[in-house]
Amino acid sequence: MTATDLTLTPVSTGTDAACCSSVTRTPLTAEAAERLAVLLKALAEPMRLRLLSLVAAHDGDEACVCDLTAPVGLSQSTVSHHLKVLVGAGLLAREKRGVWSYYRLVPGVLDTVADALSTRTR
Amino acid sequence: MTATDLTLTPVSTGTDAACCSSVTRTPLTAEAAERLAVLLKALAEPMRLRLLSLVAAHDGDEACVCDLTAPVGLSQSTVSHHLKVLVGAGLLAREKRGVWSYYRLVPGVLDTVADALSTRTR
DNA sequence: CAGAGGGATCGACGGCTGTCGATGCAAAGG
DNA sequence: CCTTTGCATCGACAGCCGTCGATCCCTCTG
Repeated sequence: MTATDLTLTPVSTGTDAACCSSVTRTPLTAEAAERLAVLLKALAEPMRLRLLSLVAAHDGDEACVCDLTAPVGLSQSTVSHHLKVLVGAGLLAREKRGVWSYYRLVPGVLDTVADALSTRTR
Repeated sequence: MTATDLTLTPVSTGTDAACCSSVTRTPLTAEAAERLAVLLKALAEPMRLRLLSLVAAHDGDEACVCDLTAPVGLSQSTVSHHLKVLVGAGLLAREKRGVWSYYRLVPGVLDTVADALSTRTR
């Protein structure tokens, strides 16, 4: 465990809509702010946004590390690290098949974050 | 200018919906990812989320620093710093009236971020 | 079984950032 | 004009984080 790891507090149930209350509806509690910030911290990194985007847009809605290294121009270890952060936040899911690790979006989590930020009533 | 400042690249037109393209629709360009990450970095901090939330929920939709210090339990200088980051990102607007600085949400920016993250078609 | 290849982990390093107390500054008020 | 008061800024410091090369692990293949 090196110093480069984020606090890997996995969002227990990725699709749990109760995870993040609305920012603008009512003042956030310290705990609610902490939970939402865990997700936002994972997202607040250009390379991680691009990786997330690449995974979402890839054929079959999944991608392995070897698909992602070249497009973002980072070393394999750095890509692996970013993916670990995204998995730890509950945004991506990893499935190992043979030698390859396939990553895919966890359904609903991005929308949960979007709903927490939106000022519109859904 | 100390090292504690984020890159204060103000989002030129706060309500410009063209600022942030969808993360999941198509692979983000490096530039688009950078722009969105500026906003997300400003948001990805529990105390800043709470400050944003307090401002949004305050009477008259605006608040001064003195209204915010006690609720979050931070020093005045730290609150001032966080507000500066939020203003720099284009999420809050500052208006000085007399001795007080009043902060309010910039309309539309949070929704722009929400739309960029959402996987739903609006 | 030995080798190859994909990927996770490690250790290191430089830069960033959240926090504070102290200080500066400008607008009211006596 | 001096004091108070609300805020911004400064300087410092500790902890966090993105990046890399090197290494290790595991799975498939010959």
